[in-house]
Amino acid sequence: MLVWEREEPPSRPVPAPLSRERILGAAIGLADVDGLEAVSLRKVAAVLGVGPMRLYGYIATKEELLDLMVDAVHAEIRPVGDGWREALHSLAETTRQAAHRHEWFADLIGGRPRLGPHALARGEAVLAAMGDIDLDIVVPAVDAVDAYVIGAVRREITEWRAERATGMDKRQWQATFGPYLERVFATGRFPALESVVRDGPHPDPDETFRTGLDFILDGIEARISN
Amino acid sequence: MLVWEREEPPSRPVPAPLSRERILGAAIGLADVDGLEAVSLRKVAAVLGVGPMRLYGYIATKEELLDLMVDAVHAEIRPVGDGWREALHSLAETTRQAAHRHEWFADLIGGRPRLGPHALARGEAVLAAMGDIDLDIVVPAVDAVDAYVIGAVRREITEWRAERATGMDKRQWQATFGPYLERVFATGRFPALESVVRDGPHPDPDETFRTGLDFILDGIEARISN
DNA sequence: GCTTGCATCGATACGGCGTATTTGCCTGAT
DNA sequence: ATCAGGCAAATACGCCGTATCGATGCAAGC
Repeated sequence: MLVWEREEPPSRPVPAPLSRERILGAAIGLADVDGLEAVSLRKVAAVLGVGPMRLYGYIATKEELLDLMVDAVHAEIRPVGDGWREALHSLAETTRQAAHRHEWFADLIGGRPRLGPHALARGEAVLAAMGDIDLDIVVPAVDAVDAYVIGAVRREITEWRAERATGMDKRQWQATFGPYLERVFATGRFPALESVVRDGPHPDPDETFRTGLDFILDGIEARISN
Repeated sequence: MLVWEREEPPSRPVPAPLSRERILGAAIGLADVDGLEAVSLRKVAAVLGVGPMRLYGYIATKEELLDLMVDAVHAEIRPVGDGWREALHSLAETTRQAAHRHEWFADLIGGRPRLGPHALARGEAVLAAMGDIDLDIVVPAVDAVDAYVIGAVRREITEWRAERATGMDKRQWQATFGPYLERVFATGRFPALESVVRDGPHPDPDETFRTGLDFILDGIEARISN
C-alpha cells in the first residue's frame, strides 16, 4: 500500500503567489473603498495575508506603488471617435469618468512625473487620434486639455467630498454653509460674490465640466482653422 | 533706596507671543525651503521654540494649518488691468507666479475646499474685474480658467521637480531619460509619441502656459461676442 | 545521510508622525 | 498657608515607512 508523501493542506489552499499585480490590485481596492490615506504598506500587506516587508521584494518604495496605481488608471483612459475634436473631448470625458471610479486619482493626478507603460499608451492613442494636424498645434492642444482636466477633476472631487463630509445632499450643504456665507456677506466686503451666489447660475457638475472644455476646444478650433 | 522688584531676564528677551500668524509664518517658511513634507507640527513648533502641543491652542488640527497656508497664498493672487480678458489673464499669471514662489502650493491647490478670507477676497476681486458681463458667462469662464491654472501649474511644478531631482539642467535630464525613452521607442509601439519627441515642438514653460491660456480666453471671447 | 552554506521570509526595531493624556508648576483667591 | 484652577511641558499611544536581524528550510558537498 502506498503512502502519500506530500499531503496537501486542505483548509488553506495554496495562496496565489505574490506579485506586483496582486499588490497593485490590493492597493487600488483599498484606495477605492477607503481613500488614499487608507493605503499603507501595512494594510496592503494585511489584505494579501503577508507581512509588510514582503512587499519590498516587488516594489522598492511606497512612492513606486503610487506610481503604479496612477499608471493603472491611465489604462482606463482612451480617446474614442473620429476627428481631433472628438478625440480631445472623449479624452477629457474618459479621464473624468476614471476619476469618478477612483476618487483618489484626483489626489495624485498631475503630481507624479513618472511615465508608465499605460500612460505612454494613452499618450500614443491620443496623438494617433488627432490625425495629421500640425504638431505645433497638436502638442499645445493636448497639453491644454490635460491641464484643464486635471484642475477640473480635482476641483469637482474636492467639492464633492466637502458636500459629502457635511451632510449627504446639496440641500444639507446649503443649510450648513448658508449661515457662514450669510455672516460673511453681511460684512458687505464681497458684493460681487454675493450677487453671484444669489443671482448667478448654479450649473450641475456635468455642465460645468463640458462648458469649460468647450471653451478650450473652441479656442483650439479657431487656431486650427485660422 | 528702591529695589527693582522684577528683573528682566537679559539673555533671553521676552519671546514674541505665540499666535496663529506666527505659526502660519513658520509653516510657510518651512514649506518654502524644504517642501510640504517638511511641515510637521513638531518641526513648526521647534522653529518657534515651543513644544508641539502648544500649537493646539491656536489651530485645531494640521489640516487647518494647511488650509491657512493655502488661504495665505490667495492673498498674493489678484487680477490687474482693465477688461475681462486682462483680468482673467492676470489672474492666471499671478496664480502661476505665486506657485513659483511657493512650490508647495501646487501640491495643495484644487484639493482643499475651505474658503478662507483671502480666497474670498480673491474671488471678489476677480468678479469685480470682470465688468458687467452676463453672469451666465462670467461664472463658467472664471471656473474654466481656474481649472486650467490648477492643472497647468501642477504639471509644470511636477515636471520641474523631476528635472531637478535627476540632474540640474535640461541637458542632464535628457541624458538621464534619453536611454529609457530610446528603449521604449525601440519597441515600435509608440510611433506617434516618438515622432513628437523627435520632430515636435519643445516650447518653454512660459510659452506652454500662455498658449493654453489663450485657447481658453479665445473660446470665452467667442462665446461673449457670439 | 549528515552537515554546511545560503537564500528567503517573518519578526523586531527605529525614528518620525499627529494628537490624547497626564504631570507639574505658577498664580491668585480664600 | 492652603488650595484650586489654568496653562505649559512632558509623556504616551498608535500608526507610518523601512532597516536590520534572526530563524527556517532547502541545495550542494563530503
